[in-house]
Amino acid sequence: MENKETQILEAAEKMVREGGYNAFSFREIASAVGIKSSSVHYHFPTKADLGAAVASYYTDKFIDYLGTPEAIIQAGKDPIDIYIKAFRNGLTEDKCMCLFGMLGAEAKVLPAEVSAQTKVFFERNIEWLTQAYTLKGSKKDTRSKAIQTISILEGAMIISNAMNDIEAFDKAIALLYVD
Amino acid sequence: MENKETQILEAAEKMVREGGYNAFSFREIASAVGIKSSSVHYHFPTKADLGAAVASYYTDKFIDYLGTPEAIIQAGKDPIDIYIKAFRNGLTEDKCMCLFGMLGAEAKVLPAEVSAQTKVFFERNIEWLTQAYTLKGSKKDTRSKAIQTISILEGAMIISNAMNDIEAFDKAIALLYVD
DNA sequence: CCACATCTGCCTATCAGTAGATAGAGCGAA
DNA sequence: TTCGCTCTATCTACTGATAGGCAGATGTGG
Repeated sequence: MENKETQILEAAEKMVREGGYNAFSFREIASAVGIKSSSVHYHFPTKADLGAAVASYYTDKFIDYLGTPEAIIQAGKDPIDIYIKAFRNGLTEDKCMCLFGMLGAEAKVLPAEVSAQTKVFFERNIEWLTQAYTLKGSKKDTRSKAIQTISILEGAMIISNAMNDIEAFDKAIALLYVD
Repeated sequence: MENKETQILEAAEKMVREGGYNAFSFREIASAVGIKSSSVHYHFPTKADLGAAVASYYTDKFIDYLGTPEAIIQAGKDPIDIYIKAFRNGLTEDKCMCLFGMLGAEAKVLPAEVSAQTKVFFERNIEWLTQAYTLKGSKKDTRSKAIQTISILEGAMIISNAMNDIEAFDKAIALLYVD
């Protein structure tokens, strides 16, 4: 089994993706991983620490899962398509929001460390997508295209989550396949 | 001054739009409108009641503000443009999320009445947009276009809120002006 | 190899603060 | 007097956080 620290991060990630930063407690996480809340504090002294750790854990995991745009193109695949599928996977497999769809919406009331990590996630994703569009041969405004892509994916997730209807996600992202 | 019930709804709306359903309390609302928390319970017995009331209050207010697509067209304006500007206004004037961008994300942990109202909001908005696209002369798949429009607007709001950058919103929605 | 010390990770117990919710009294207007 | 609205006072449950103890692993000097 993974170590406790990772278990804590995974449990927290799930809870935040379901209900946001205010929808998890040290006690819930503790009972989810089979320890006491004081032990969770041992690994992550404050809630803000844990929140920021979950955020950076998720960011790294997501970017690692994607791989680099170059590598994807070299493998003969379309990085934008891979990116879209990564989002769709999160929705269908974990059956909940992207962590940063949640945290982005809550940004105004998050501890500074957590909202800072939220910015980092989007900045890194925009960079990734910008590079992908550039490598695909888009001539101009690749950064705007990147922002549009991530916006529509996050928005599609919200609609689909709210309506409890995955079809809505697919209808929403159809725009990304028009060139 | 408005009556207390409306003041409560307005205060709750603001707090939910800033931090979500779990980020407001009866005490906070009470002190915002200058009464005691037990008096808030008098108007809205449970938190779920209040949440659902805020949701339906906001939905009505938003749809009323828009007017009907027919009326807009008859006034020589573009209903999609009006719709986009209504969203943008919410972001720039109130400086926070669309209420249902928040609630949609949190849907999984909301009381049943509240998540039901969340569905209603999106259903009504999709209907409005579908009608708008139909009236504008789109031949097919107007419902998908409607879902795409609302998705990109909600997504753009999240990005812009997370990055604390209104320009990101405008870049994200540029896609809606391409035909 | 042994004795002592330190470190790691968890525990129990407890804190002050806040959550949503309720009972019952007061008070002004109709 | 009754109704509408607000109050005080209180309840139980839960929040994040801290203090201090304890068992087992690890490490170090003799």
